[in-house]
Amino acid sequence: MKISEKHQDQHIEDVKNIFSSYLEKNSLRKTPERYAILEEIYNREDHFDAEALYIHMKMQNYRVSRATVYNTLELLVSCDLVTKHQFGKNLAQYEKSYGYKQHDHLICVDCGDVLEFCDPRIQQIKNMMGDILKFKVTHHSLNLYGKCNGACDKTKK
Amino acid sequence: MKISEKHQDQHIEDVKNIFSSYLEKNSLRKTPERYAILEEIYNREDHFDAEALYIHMKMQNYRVSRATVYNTLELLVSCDLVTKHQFGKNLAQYEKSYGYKQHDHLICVDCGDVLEFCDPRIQQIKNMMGDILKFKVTHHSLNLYGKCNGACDKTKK
DNA sequence: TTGTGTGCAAAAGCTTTGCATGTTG
DNA sequence: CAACATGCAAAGCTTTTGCACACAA
Repeated sequence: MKISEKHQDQHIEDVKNIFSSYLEKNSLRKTPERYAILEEIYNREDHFDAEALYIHMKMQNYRVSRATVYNTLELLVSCDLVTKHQFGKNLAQYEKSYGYKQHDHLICVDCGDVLEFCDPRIQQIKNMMGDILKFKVTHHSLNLYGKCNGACDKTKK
Repeated sequence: MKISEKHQDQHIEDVKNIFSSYLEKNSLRKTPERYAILEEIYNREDHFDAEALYIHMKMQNYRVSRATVYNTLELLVSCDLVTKHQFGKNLAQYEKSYGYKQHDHLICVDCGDVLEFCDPRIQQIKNMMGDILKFKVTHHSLNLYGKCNGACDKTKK
């Protein structure tokens, strides 16, 4: 086993432990479906939508329903293991978020490709606006939209 | 007539002229429905969704269909007279955008209230990230989510 | 054992589409 | 008058809900 795989294993164990604590603390049940969905998400790369996750689990012959997928995604968002996005379309996109540093997104309006970037100024804006407007800012969403000029990987619909 | 009303009138004339130019330039027809929807939007304050706009026009006994409302909203977004938002829900929100300075939004997750704010740093981030990632950034969406601690106007659903 | 979670299918909610009709250029 | 826009209703898509059954605690 390669070191990178050991890291991966440790990583997923951490995540499962966090999820277990969350479930216990909220008196929720530890069902195999919930852990299967968590594992499926952490085995995926990039962004995905609920239907894609559901289809992929079905294709592996895992017996799961859309209702459970949506329900579990909501739980995972609540305990910060998954982040939910709306990239301008009427379709929620999700991504795993444990162990990744905070980042925002740059979306190509032509091909739908999503790039990530970090900028410390966004944190400053959050703090300042929270103070000024008397809000307790818990999270944010910053999406930049533009054209990649053919630099994107592919041309999606 | 008060001066503020004159301003308002001038304002809506500007907006209609912009829309007319846009329609001409794109060989689109100047239908009464399109202008009625534009006027309705510029008479409204704050943010609204497509259904609310449709209902409000119906209540005034204006004969218009949802299809036309959606179609026209898209045209108005294309010529920058209207801005479309997704405040975390699966329901598009719109607002008039001519003559208003660029701003972003702070949304209360409890009551749904929306506040607006401006910060020049967001423009800097757009410019810098566009350069670094070789994107031509055309627009953006920055939403801060948090709790108003009862300072919001009302507690919406 | 008890009540929460699940699967399934139907329903709900927003948006788009097809088609016949009306109207702009 | 020809092409495009409209109204209406139906269809499409994503997400939620209701209900009977399964299973975690």
